[in-house]
Amino acid sequence: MTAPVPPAGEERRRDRDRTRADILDTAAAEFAERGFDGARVDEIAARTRTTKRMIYYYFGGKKQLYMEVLERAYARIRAAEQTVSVGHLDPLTAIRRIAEVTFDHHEANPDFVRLVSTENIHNAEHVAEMTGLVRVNTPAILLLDEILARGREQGIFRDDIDAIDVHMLISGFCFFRVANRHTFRAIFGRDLVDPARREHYRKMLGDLVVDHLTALG
Amino acid sequence: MTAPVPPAGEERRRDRDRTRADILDTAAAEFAERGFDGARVDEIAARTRTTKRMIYYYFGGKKQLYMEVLERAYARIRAAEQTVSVGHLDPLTAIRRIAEVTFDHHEANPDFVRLVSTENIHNAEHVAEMTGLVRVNTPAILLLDEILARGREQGIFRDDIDAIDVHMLISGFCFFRVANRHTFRAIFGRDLVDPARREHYRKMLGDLVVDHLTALG
DNA sequence: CGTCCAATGTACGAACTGGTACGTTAGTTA
DNA sequence: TAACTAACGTACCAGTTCGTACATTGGACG
Repeated sequence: MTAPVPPAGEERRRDRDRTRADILDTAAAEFAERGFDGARVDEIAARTRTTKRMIYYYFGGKKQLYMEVLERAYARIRAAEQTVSVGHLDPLTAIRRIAEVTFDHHEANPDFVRLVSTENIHNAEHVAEMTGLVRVNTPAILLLDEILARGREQGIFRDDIDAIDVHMLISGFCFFRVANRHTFRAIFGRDLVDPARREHYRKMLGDLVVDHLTALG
Repeated sequence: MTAPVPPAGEERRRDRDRTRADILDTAAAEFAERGFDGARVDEIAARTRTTKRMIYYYFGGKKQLYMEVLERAYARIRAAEQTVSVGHLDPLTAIRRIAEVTFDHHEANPDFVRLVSTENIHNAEHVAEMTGLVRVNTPAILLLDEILARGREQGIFRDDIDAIDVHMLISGFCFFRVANRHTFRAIFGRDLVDPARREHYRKMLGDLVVDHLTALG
């Protein structure tokens, strides 16, 4: 009746949750590193504490494993966003804050960016099946929408740009900087993710959004 | 001595250039569609007028074929940019024009965008080997640099943003809109490439760049 | 302390995939 | 027209890769 009590400090030899999490973590790294087609099930298994058999036992196959990895990655990024409260801030500061949070999250989670890139190469066919993602992502849009409405009421924001457009603008900037840093560096000789330039781009994004929203439509 | 004269209207049965071009075109589509690891040499060959043997005869292997495809894709996009002359335009109009050209090219060449996404998943390891790309791409930066300099002389442009930053901003917007349209649509229900919204985003990009450059640094 | 099942490990196979060995032909040139 | 070479086609191979059949074991529970 009582839950099996694993000795503190030691790990249970057979632990469903632990094995699943181990596989998911490893698979996330492998899929992010090599994309869906480049990733190897055997390689994921080898990097794991367990064996390939367990991948099929718990997830069913490569595709399902990939989908769970992707779903978890989205859930995490949106959960991080949820922790920010900007309701008490004035619209300008609030928008800036949201831009900064998005900026920081992309920088801190390049694997997420790579997974999304991979998913787009596959025309988002897996994301399309994940109905829950829409619900998980709408809060971000609703929040932006509320801030934009307040700004427009105060007469400081233009009205020909909606919340989804602002989200696209912010995400696009952050995403490109991380996703395309390799080709950009190879071609233009500039590392967009160089820590020395981090503040410059963080400020640039905030300015960009504010300058545009407050300009005359 | 004279060049072999193919009968007008008919094609030579054996034609080095034609076969190479056929393979390159087909491979570009396949690599763009499925990425490097997802693309299949057999599939490329099957879509071609010729056979797999010719791929190895002319290109040596899958990787070299991919590199030639990528190099040609870059060469084409930059060549298109070269045709635009903005030297006679005032800085504001010139910047807008460049943004529009970039916007149009990304929209017209989604395969290029997909190839670059794929290349970034591979950490630009192939692009890094293609030394010629730097030379091909620098004119775009030089042009921007000249426009920015004129704008600053006239006192209408801020001076804390350089040509590479502006290029990143413009490319990022255009690239994200095309590259991430699938996940974006699945999650936010908006097709960023919907023709009905084309003018909106084209104008938004121009405004964005101008608003930011002309704002007080 | 015996039973039973979730959890795990080993070994293997069928299909795929990049690449090649070998033979053939079109077209040029002496 | 005979020889020669670039261009091409067929058949095949060796290594890889996803997935599974089968055997085993830890531990919960009566």
